[in-house]
Amino acid sequence: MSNGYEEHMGGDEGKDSKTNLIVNYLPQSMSQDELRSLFSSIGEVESAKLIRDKVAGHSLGYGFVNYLNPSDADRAISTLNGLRLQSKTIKVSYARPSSDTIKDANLYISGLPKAMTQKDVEDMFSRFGHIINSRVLVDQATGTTGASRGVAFIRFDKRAEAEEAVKTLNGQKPPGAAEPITVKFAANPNQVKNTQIISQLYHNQSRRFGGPVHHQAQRFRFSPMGVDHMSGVGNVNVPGNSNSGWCIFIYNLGQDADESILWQMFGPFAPSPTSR
DNA sequence: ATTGAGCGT
Repeated sequence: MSNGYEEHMGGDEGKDSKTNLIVNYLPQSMSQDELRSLFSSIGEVESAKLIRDKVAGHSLGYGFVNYLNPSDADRAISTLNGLRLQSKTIKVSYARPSSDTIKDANLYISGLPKAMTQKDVEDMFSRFGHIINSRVLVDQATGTTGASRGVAFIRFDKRAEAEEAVKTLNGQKPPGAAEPITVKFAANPNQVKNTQIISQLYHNQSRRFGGPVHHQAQRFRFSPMGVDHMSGVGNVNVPGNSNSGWCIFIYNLGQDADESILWQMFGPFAPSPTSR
């Protein structure tokens, strides 16, 4: 019944808005204890939380750190933001109160003229709201000098801002451009990976059976035959399952992880193909 | 053409 909008915090609701931080772009290997330890070097930490995949348990590369003292939070931003850790550069900023209105505000833009710079793209989108960050993908990792791939990401402050940008700019041609651009909400990394897994399996099945495979049949036929072809993708550790060294999931994102599993397989107990 | 997994039981 609760919709998350009810106020129940009394008079000082913004209290941890000055102590609570969000830390992005953490190295994959960093644990919650290491996160706490790093930020404890600044001051006393009230809580530290590493966000993990709900099913597989691996780090999602970001977390929250709440200090006792607002001045420590401030110093953590000035001293730890931009810190390089194992080829990553972490970002430290104030967290906002969790709210649906700030989620899913990340856009994927394709078909951009190659001449458009990051600033050009931001200038095109900034009228819809506050841009948190943006990135134009380049061909090689030649830094900002590489040729644009005509693909960019823009994260807005609020989802409603991103929605307006999609409605207004999707299918439109930038000034002087020959082709229209595509503006849509970005897929999260799991969806991207699942798409790759599924198309890989589909490819394998198609080759094996000599033609396109119906989705139902494809799902049915996955199992052990495809494992060797998937071995590079999986190797997910499942907490609580001591028997299997590995596990492969295919699941949809953006919803409850428990309800969105399309298919899963545990190594030693992979089901046999039903017939035979 | 989906990034450096950006809002948490």
